[in-house]
Amino acid sequence: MRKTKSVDRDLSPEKTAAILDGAIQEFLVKGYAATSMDRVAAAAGVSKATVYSHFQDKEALFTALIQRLACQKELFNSEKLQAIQDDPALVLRAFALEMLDKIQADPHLLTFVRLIIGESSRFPALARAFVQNVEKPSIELLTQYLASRPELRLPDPEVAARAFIGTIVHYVILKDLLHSGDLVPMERDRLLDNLLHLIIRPAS
Amino acid sequence: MRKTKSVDRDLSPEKTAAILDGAIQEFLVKGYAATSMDRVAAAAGVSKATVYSHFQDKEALFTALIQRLACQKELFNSEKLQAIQDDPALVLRAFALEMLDKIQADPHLLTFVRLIIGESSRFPALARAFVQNVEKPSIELLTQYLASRPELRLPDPEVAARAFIGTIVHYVILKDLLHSGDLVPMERDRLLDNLLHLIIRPAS
DNA sequence: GTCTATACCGCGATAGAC
DNA sequence: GTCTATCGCGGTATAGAC
Repeated sequence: MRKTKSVDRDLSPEKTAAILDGAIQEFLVKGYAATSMDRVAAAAGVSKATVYSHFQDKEALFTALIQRLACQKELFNSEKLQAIQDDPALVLRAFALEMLDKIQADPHLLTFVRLIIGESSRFPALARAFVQNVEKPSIELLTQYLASRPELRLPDPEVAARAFIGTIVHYVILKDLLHSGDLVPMERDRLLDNLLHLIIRPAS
Repeated sequence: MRKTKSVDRDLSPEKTAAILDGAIQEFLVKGYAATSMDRVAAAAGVSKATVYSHFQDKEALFTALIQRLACQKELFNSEKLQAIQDDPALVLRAFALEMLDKIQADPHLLTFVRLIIGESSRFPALARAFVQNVEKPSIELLTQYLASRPELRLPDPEVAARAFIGTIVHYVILKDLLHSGDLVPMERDRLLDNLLHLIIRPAS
């Protein structure tokens, strides 16, 4: 009776990890509907029956996988913001560059976002987990920083934070997610420089 | 020899329209992989063989459908911006409200964007068509307007336009697309008011 | 606990009647 | 030009050996 309702108890944890690792590849590349449990099993190096002994069905496997990824993907570590507290321009630039670099460095990240958005109708709980673990901390972190700098004279730090993040996210969506950077060209540094000028304005 | 390579010539155009209409429902709701040609045929009220006589295969039907939708969905008509040229604050607010209203009014629009993003890996050409027909005109229209108002003293009108649009798009993505408005709450009017203050700043 | 083998269904695409 | 009927394949999920 010590068992929880989780299916994973009393099953080899290494197989569970192998299945999840295999499932990452398949689901991220193919999407939910186009991913077959046969290919997941093959990618994990186990039989299909083993997959079904660790996870109730395809939907449960997908949900467990996305929940795990949503917890792993954190766009920002608050340490960097604490490090250079002096110049807001440097902090904001570092904030944006870290975001852009994380996307460049982790090729899974874009695919993950694509999957979250694409399946957000059929799996709204996963979309919410993504916002809770990735978007919300980013917004709150930047909001708190901006609010801690009264010399910026921002009437609403949270709106400023959303504008800053929203601008960069929209830029990434057009350029990388939708593969259309050439259709609406914009240099990264030009965007960052002038975006900073919108937030950090000269004292009036 | 007057035939083009298009499959549609010499086939009843009304059936073609019926098939496309049926396909809209199925593809938008289920996504590409989970949509079956049987259901498309049923929704269109024709047989599956008829579908295949009008479109080469599933991929061709999907591509034709998305291309058509991408041309229909225009977020903005430039007339409204011309109408109230006086006060930039009114123009920008009208711009944002029209965008938000269009999303509220057309329930297909969000689903369409979800599909475009979700399939942007497997159908990059469709993602590019979406940017070309929907995003690009919006950015260019707002950029031109902002550039035509030198009294705003914007160092880079295009970056300002992207910040404005990006902020709103990001807001809609969190609230409506990802169903997470309650996780990161923000009143619409509060966002708009303070976003305007970032663009239209008091003369320094 | 993990495997092989299989049941059962629905998929995309086509052949042939009319 | 559109239909009905069907083919062949690959899907999810499970039963039973070990």
